[in-house]
Amino acid sequence: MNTEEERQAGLAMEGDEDLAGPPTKQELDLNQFLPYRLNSLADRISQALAELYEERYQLNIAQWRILAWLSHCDELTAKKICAYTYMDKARVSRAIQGLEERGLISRTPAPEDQRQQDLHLTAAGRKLLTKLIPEAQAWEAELVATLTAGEYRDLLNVMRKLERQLERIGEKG
Amino acid sequence: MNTEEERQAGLAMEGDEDLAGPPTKQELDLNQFLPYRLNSLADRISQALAELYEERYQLNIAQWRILAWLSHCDELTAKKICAYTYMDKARVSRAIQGLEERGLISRTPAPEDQRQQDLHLTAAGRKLLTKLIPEAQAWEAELVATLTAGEYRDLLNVMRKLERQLERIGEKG
DNA sequence: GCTAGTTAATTTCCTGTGCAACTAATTTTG
DNA sequence: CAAAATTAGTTGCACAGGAAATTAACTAGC
Repeated sequence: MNTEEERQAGLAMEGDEDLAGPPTKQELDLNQFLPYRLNSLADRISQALAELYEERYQLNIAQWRILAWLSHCDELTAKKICAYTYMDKARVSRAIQGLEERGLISRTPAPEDQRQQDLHLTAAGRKLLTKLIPEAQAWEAELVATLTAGEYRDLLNVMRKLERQLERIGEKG
Repeated sequence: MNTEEERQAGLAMEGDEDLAGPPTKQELDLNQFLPYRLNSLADRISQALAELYEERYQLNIAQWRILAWLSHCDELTAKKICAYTYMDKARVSRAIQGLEERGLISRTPAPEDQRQQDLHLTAAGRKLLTKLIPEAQAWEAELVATLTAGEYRDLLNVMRKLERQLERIGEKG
């Protein structure tokens, strides 16, 4: 009922006029502005997917990311997770806390350095991922269903380029 | 000093082995998982750019988006902004409040419907954008500097596809 | 071996934002 | 035309998350 209007409003304006090239006047078409478009799209994807693990598994995004990394690496510390995911360490700390309380991961002080703690999936955590991961992959598959294999590959490549460039910019500015 | 380690940690693991195709085992490589990669990239871009207008113009993202839309459309209501940007109406409401207090926009009750209010840039708002927009565009230009024209165009096309698919998924699930 | 500095992780404080309840204006229905 | 339903925008509340202070474990310098 309420979706109708918003649906078409989404990208309705800005039909086709001045298709390419950034405007030079003192106006900015956000729909042609990559940072905005990218963020808007990513937010919507992230939020839609978040419902999958929020509603059905009571996991927030940070927790889900940590679980996914653990499924992949099997031994991590909070520090490493911060570095890999670019998440704030406070956020990571709280996510870990929640996961441990629910018995999905275990943490034991690292033998070589008592400050850090080794993180591991528990049996329960592994079991949960056994259900969750295929669902997430199915959801992704549906999302990219309209892309050709080439488009998908190119997309990842371009994203990698942007990531690298982002670091280059960060070094200077 | 501190960047060194994190820099290379970013995508260091997962070098080249099993380059393509999603894994079928019970593990998930987040670096191959589009929703994660996209969100991570978009977040970093957004946050980096946010500093541009936070530090130098005291604008948060919501405010900046509204200004940009106003530079483009010149007459809007909060409702429309919500529809265009997918932002929550409370967020939009507060952003508008801040912009008005700073004299960057004006709002007048719409003659045909007293509930809604027409939003306009003030002279001050327009002046601020005169400085800000070129900076934002320059920043974007630097970000995409390593992309070819074709890659840039394809990227936007693929994003449009994803947006449309996202709506299709949303209708069902 | 003790002091100063560093580092991993936690905690505190505070801001921004989503949700839901609300207000006020408008439209619809009977 | 009055009552009910809808709609634009605001506000209260709770919570997530970032910055900075804090704690605890380690390292370096003397």
